[in-house]
Amino acid sequence: MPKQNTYTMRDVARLAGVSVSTVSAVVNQKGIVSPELTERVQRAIEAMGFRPHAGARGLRLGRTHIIGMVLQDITNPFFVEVMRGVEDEAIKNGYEIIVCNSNGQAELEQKHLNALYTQRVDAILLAPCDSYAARDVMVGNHAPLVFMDCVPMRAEVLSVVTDNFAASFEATRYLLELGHRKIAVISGRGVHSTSMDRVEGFRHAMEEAHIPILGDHLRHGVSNIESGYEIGLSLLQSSDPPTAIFALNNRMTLGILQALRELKIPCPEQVSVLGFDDFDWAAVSDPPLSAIAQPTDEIGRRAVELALGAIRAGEEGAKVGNRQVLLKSSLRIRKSTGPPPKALGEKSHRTVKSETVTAPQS
Amino acid sequence: MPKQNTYTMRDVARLAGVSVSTVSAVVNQKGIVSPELTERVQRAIEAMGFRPHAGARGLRLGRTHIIGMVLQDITNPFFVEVMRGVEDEAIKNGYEIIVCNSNGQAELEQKHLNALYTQRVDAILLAPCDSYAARDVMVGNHAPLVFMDCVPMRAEVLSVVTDNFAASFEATRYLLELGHRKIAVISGRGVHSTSMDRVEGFRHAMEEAHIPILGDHLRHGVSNIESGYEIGLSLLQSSDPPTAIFALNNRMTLGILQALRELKIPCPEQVSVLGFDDFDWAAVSDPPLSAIAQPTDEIGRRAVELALGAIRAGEEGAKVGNRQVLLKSSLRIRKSTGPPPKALGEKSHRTVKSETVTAPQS
DNA sequence: TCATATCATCGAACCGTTTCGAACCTTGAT
DNA sequence: ATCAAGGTTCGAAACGGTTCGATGATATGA
Repeated sequence: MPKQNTYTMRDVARLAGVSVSTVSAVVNQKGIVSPELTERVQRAIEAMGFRPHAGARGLRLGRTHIIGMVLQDITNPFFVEVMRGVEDEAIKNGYEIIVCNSNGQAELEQKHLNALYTQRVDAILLAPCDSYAARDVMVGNHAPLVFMDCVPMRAEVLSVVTDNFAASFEATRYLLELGHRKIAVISGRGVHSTSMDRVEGFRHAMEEAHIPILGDHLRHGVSNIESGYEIGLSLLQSSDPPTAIFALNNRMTLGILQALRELKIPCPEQVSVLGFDDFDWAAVSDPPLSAIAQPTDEIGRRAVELALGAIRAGEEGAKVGNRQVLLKSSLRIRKSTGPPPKALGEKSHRTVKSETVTAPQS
Repeated sequence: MPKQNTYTMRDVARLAGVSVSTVSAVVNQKGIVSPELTERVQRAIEAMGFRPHAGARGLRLGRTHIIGMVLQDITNPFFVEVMRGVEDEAIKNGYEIIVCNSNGQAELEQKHLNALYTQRVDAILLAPCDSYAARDVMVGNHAPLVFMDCVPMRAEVLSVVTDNFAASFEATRYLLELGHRKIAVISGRGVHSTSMDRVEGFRHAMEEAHIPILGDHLRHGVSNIESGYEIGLSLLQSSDPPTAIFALNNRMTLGILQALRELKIPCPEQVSVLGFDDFDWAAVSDPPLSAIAQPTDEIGRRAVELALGAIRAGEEGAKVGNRQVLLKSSLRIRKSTGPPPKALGEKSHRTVKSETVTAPQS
C-alpha cells in the first residue's frame, strides 16, 4: 500500500465535480476556465492538499525540470560555492538539482552521468575529473551538457570557466614586481585544462620577464593537503629554495602553510605564499593568505543560464550554439606575500585589489 | 521534438523481436527468460544505448529512488561533510539525491519541502532552520522524514544528532581543568535544539564545579563570522574579560579569532579559544584551533540508513518506529587552548584526544 | 426560428514502464 | 493420440498527468 494520503487529479476532479482536464487547466493556468469552476477546483485542491506528481507530468511532457550536477570534489569550498550559485539560479527558474560527487574518479563520474540520463534530467552540469572527457559523446546528445571549471579537449561544447591563464599571469607578475626571482609553482595533476592554463600563465609571465624557471621549481602533485605539505618540505629544504611559492589550488596551499609552520620559516619575511582560490578561512590563517579569488557563484549561475538556454533551444529544434563563458578573477592581497628577503624594495603589505583583465566572454 | 536519440522498451523489443514485457524482465532480471532471448535483448539494448526511463518506472512503481535533502546552510563545511556521508550511503543503495539549500530561511525551507513532495521523493532528510518545525505535519505523512543535527520539539520522529550536551559538558570540563574560571560562551540563535543543548552542557559543567557564570559571559548572536567578531570585541574589551571563550559554532569561532588578532591579544597565553566543529583549515589557523569534532559523515550515513529502513517499513505497511540516533563527538586539542594567564599549572599544549562518553543510541 | 460563431467543458489517447493473467509450446504419461 | 503439467512468452491494464479534437451551451444576426 504505497499510496498513502496522496491524491490525484482524478480525486480532485471528483470532489470538485469537474473533469480531470479542467483540473489540469486550473493547475497550470492554461486554457479558459470559468471563475466559478476555478474557484471550486482550487477549493478542492486546498482541501485535499493535492500536489501534482512531477514524475507523471515529466513522462508526458518529456521534461523533468531537474538539472543534474556532477562535481569533482564536493568537500572543496570552491565547488560548494559554485553549487550554491547553481542552486540559486536553478530555484529561481523552477528547477530542482540532483547533486553527484565523483570524488575525482572518472569511472564514478561516468556512473553518475549514466544515472542522470536514466533520470532524464533536462541538463547536466559537469565539473569533470580531467579534461580528456569522452563524456560529452555518451551523454551530450540526450541533454545539454555544460562544463564548469574546465574546458574539455574537444572544444565544441558549452563551458564556464575563470580565465585561469590571465589570473596566473597576473599573479606571477605581482610576485615579480615584489622582487621575487626564484618562484616555485606547485600544481595538482596536469590532466585538467584548469591546471594547465595556470601553469602556462605562470610560464608566460616568467618568460616575458626573461627569468628562467629553475629545474625543480615546477612541481606536480595531487590536490590535497598532504601532497602540498610534502612538496613544500621538499622545496624549502632544497639547496636552492624559492623565495615565493605559488600554489595552484587551495588544498595544496594549506599544505605549504603547514610545511612553513613546521620548519619555522617566517612568512612572508623569508618565503611568500600565494594561493589560488579564496575562501572564508583564508583571512584567519597564519598569516592571512594572499590569494586569487574566482567568481565562484557566478560560475554556477552562468552555467545554469547556459543550460536553460540550451534546453529552450532544444525545444524549438534549434541547434545549440557552442559558448565558452570566460570570467574574470581578482587578486586579494593579504599578508602572506611580501618582498623577498634581500630585496630592499617598498614595504610589503599592499592591500590593493587588482583585477585581471580579460575578455568578458566569447 | 523533445525526444532525440532516446529509445524506449518498445524500440528495443521491436529490434530484438520480442515483447515489451520480455525486455522488462531482462532489464530487471525478474521472471524466467530463456538464455537465447536474454542474449538477443541484451544485444539490442547495447546497440541502441537504451536506458530505462526512471520517471516512467517511478510512476508505475510509486517509488522514485530519489532522496531529498534540505540543508540549513550549504556553505558550512559541517553540512557539506554531512552531505558527503549522505551521498556515499545513498549511491551505495542505488539512490540519487536532490539537494536544497534553505539558507536559514524557514519559508524557503517549506518551499523546498513542498517541491520535494511534488517530486515524490522516497524520503526527506532535513537539517532545519529551527527546532519548532511544524514541517513534519505537512510532509511526514507522504514520505519518511529524518532530522539531522536537530531534535525537533515534537519528539515522535526520526533523527540523527551528535550528543551536543555531552560534547559541550566535556569541553567545559576540559577548560575548567586547565584552570579557567571566567569562561564565556557565544552561540547562534537559540531556536535550535543543537544550540540549546550545547548551552545546557556548559551550564551543567559550571554548576557542577560551583563556578558562577558571569552576567554577560553568555552571549547569543547569529552564526556567522561578523557576529562572532563583534561579540568577541565586546567580550574582550569589557571591564572583566574572560580567560577562555567557547564558541558554539564554527563561523563564530573564526570571528573570535579575528577579534583576537585585531586586538593583538595572544592566544592561548592570555585568552584560550575552543571551537565547536572541526575542519581541514582549523589546523592551519593562527593558532591551530582546539575544537570539538562531530562525526559528520556518519551523521549523513546514519540518516540515510534510517530513511531506507523507514521506506522499507512503509512498503510492508509496518509502522515506522521513532528512532533517535545519538552519536559521540571527540575533542581535538591543538594550540588555541592553554591555562589562564595567572595560573601556574602544567604546561599548556596537551595533545591527547579525549572522547565524550555517551549512550551510543536509543 | 434557424444557422452560425464563440466559448467552456469534457473524453480519450498518450508518455514509458511494470505486472498479472492468458496463451502458447513442450514434454511426459496414459 | 490425447491430456495434463510445466515453463516461456505475450497482451493489456495501470500509474498520474497533458493535450487535442469533439461536444454542448450560449449568444449573434438575418
